[in-house]
This record gives sequence, structure tokens and C-alpha cells, in this order.
Amino acid sequence: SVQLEMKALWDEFNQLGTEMIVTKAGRRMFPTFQVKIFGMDPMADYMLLMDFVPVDDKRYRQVTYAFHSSSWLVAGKADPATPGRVHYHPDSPAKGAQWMKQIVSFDKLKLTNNLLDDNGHIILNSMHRYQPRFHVVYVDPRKDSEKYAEENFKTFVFEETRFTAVTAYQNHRITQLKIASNPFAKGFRDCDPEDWPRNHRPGALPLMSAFARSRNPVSSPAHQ
Amino acid sequence: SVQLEMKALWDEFNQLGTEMIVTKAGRRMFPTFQVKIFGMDPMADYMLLMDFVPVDDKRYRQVTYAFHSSSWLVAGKADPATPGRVHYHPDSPAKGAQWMKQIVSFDKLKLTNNLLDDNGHIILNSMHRYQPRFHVVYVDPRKDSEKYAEENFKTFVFEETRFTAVTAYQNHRITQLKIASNPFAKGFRDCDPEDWPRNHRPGALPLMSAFARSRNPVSSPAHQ
DNA sequence: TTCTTGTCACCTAGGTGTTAATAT
DNA sequence: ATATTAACACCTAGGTGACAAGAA
Repeated sequence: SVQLEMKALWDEFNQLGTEMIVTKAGRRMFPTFQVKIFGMDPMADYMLLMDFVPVDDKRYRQVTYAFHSSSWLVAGKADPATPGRVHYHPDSPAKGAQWMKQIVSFDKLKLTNNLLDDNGHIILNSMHRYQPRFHVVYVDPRKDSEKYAEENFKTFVFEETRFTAVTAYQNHRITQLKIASNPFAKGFRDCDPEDWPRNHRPGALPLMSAFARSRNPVSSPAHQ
Repeated sequence: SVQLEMKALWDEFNQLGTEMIVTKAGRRMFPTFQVKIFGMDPMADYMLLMDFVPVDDKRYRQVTYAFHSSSWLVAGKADPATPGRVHYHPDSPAKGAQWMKQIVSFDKLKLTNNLLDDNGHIILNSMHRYQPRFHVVYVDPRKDSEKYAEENFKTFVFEETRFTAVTAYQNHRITQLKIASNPFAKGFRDCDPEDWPRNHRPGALPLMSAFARSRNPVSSPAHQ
């Protein structure tokens, strides 16, 4: 069995409509897809991998009211499917004991919109919705292991990790939640760093408090 | 068979008497021990590892003449041997094909003088000389593989990678060669960055030209 | 108008030798 | 006198969203 790490954060993003940036060079996901794994044979070899499947066959577009607060509309049929690449966890293959003894993190996985990418990144269509999937493949030591491929892998889907691929954020709340929760975006926070641990209530959507103190609150006039 | 990478650089250091810093937290080696490997069975599994053996059973000490240009003296018998740790290359185990298709770099290996280290670093005695060794272990698929341990591994020693473990550099030329050749020490270079590619003659000890232009040349009075 | 691209300042994360203080 | 330690400035390396310019 598999347990999604940082589920509370994923839920918070999912509630707003998660967006993931895709770039030509490749962009990591945030939150990072991380899992804890249970019940493997400690001595057996496994490959761990991810792929991404379209949630629907729609293309989306964005509408803007009065400079902000825009929302998604269906823009028509999906674009032609991208090459269906998979991302093997770089530690693959490894023993079950190795996989289970710590959190497995797919932080090397990158998303791109470059159909000709030759860096092995996952290719996605911008403005389309995707469902990440996690696969565990048992490395069968038998000679004719190909025949047992069906029974030697198991797939796990966490619906809260669905997202829309974008080249630029569409929902300002997503931007603010990313800034509040991704350490690499700390440069865009404008709350007092000392303020953060004090206001942090462990139970209830802690990161949204940072959002409330964010750079461009909806309630105050924008400075443009 | 195994080929040492950056052999020219190793030779240049070795000629001066290579020193490697050891710290409590652990310090990487520079140059990094890197090899190209040939002749493995592409489909077989191998473990790659390194260890460090004393070159002699001596302890060294340093004497200083007129503020600089010091040299090594034997200071007596070696201190009690440190725990004989080994460092497994983090990609171990992997297939021969994987190991052979690119340079294998031991850049995660760190040296420490902390006898109680619990980070898995290599523990060495400061002021002692060591010989790095590189071992290739064939992962024998037979049940009673322990019995064949002797024939299932091969050791490679490159004498030009010998070094003295130190807590601070003793030979100023070593310091300058490290500064000239280690990208992370670029902050201590004082030569014109544009000057470097121009004066670079591909044949003859290129890094020594940087040393000649170094911060504290022997020929000019030290500013203390 | 909507979407994409490239550049940028600002971060995280961590590898350098220097230096001053301390230990032996 | 010699050896070790810890803090530090200055790097490499690379992950952020902002922004302006360009493309569709």
C-alpha cells in the first residue's frame, strides 16, 4: 500500500484547482509527488515510476473579469496527445527494504511543453488537465518474466494530485499558495519572517494564513 | 579495466604532495575520484566502493622556515588506526551497462577526522598518509555466493591519488592549485577571469600558470 | 485577447579557503 | 610551536515567480 505525503498541502491546492508550470527546459512539480510505501518484499527488486494521463479530452481557456479573478472555460477538444512518457525514479531498481525505509520523492521529475524534448522530461499540453499516476513494478527474476507483466505491477492514483498544465499561473490564489509553501519562492513572500511561526496553527489550513497576508490582496487596491 | 579520470590533475597534485582536508562535518575530496570502467558484463550487477589504507605507519609533522615554505618530517609512529570504513557508490548495485556508459564519480564521498562520526563518512587520522582504493564487486546470483567472495571482486589502486590528511593546508602550493582548479574556490582566485583562456597552453601543466599569478607569491613580501 | 518565451532578481542548498580563536 | 575548530564571505548549481516582449 502507498500513502501520499503532504496530503494536506495537496488538498489545499486541489481545492483551488492545482496548476503546474510547464516550460521548454522542464519545470519540477510543486508540491513534489512523494509517497511512503508499505508491504513490499524487502529482498525483492522493484522499479518505481510515474506517468500522467489526461483527465478529460478538453482544452481549457481563461477569462478575465476586471483585471483579475478569472476562471476556466472549456475551449474545445483536447490537442493531439503528447508522447506518453514515463519517469522512472532514479533509484530504480532497488530492493523493497530500500524503498520502504524512507519517503520516496519524485523531485527530479520535470514537466515540459516541448514536444521535441530530448531530456527525458514528461511532455504535457498546456491548458489541459492531467492525473499523475504512480506505478510499482516487481522485477520478476523468472526467465520468461514478460509473460507475467500484468500481475507484476500495481498502480496508485491520488485524485488530489490532479492539475492543469499552464505556461503561466492563471489563478492568483494558486500563485500565492505556491509562494507561501515553496521554499524556493521565498523571495516573493512579503510577510514578516518572524510572524510566520507565531501565527501557525497546526490544525487548520496553515498556509492560507500566509496567503491572507500576501503581496496583492484582492481587498486592497492594486498599486498599478 | 579501470581508467582514472583527470589523471593529469592528480599527477600535478601528487608532484607537490597532495593534501586533503578532513573536518568534523566531513569534507569532499578534490580532485574527485572518478573512473571510466571497461569490460564489465553489461547485464550483471556490480557494487562499486572505495576505502582508504595507510601508506605507512608514520605520523607526520610540519616545520616552518621564515614564515613559509615548510616541509614534512616524520613525527613518530602512526596513531591507532581509524575504523576501516568503506564508501559504497550510491548507485550501487547497478548493471555493468549502467556503470560503463558514463564516468563514475565518487563526489558524495566525504572525509572526516571525527572518530565518532555517524554520517557514514570515511574516518582518517590527520597528519597521516593514505592510499585510496577502488573495488568492484560482482553480485553473484548463486545462493552460496559468500563462498566465492574472493573471486568476485577486483581492486584498483592509483598511486597518484595518495594524499596526506590535514585539518589545514600545510603546503601553500597545494592551496593555490586547489584554488586554481576547484570551481568552488573561485572566490579566492585573483587572476583576471578573461586572462585564463588566453594563457592556457593545452600541453604543459596548465593549472600551474594560475599558481604563478597567485595571491601570495613567494617572491613578494607577505603583507603581514 | 490569450498564451508563450526568455531574462531576471531572489531564493535554497551546499562546497571553498580564510581567519581568528582555541586546544594541545 | 603546531594543530584543530567554528564562523564567514564568496563561490557553484539550480529552483522560484515576476515581468516584458513576442506569438498566435
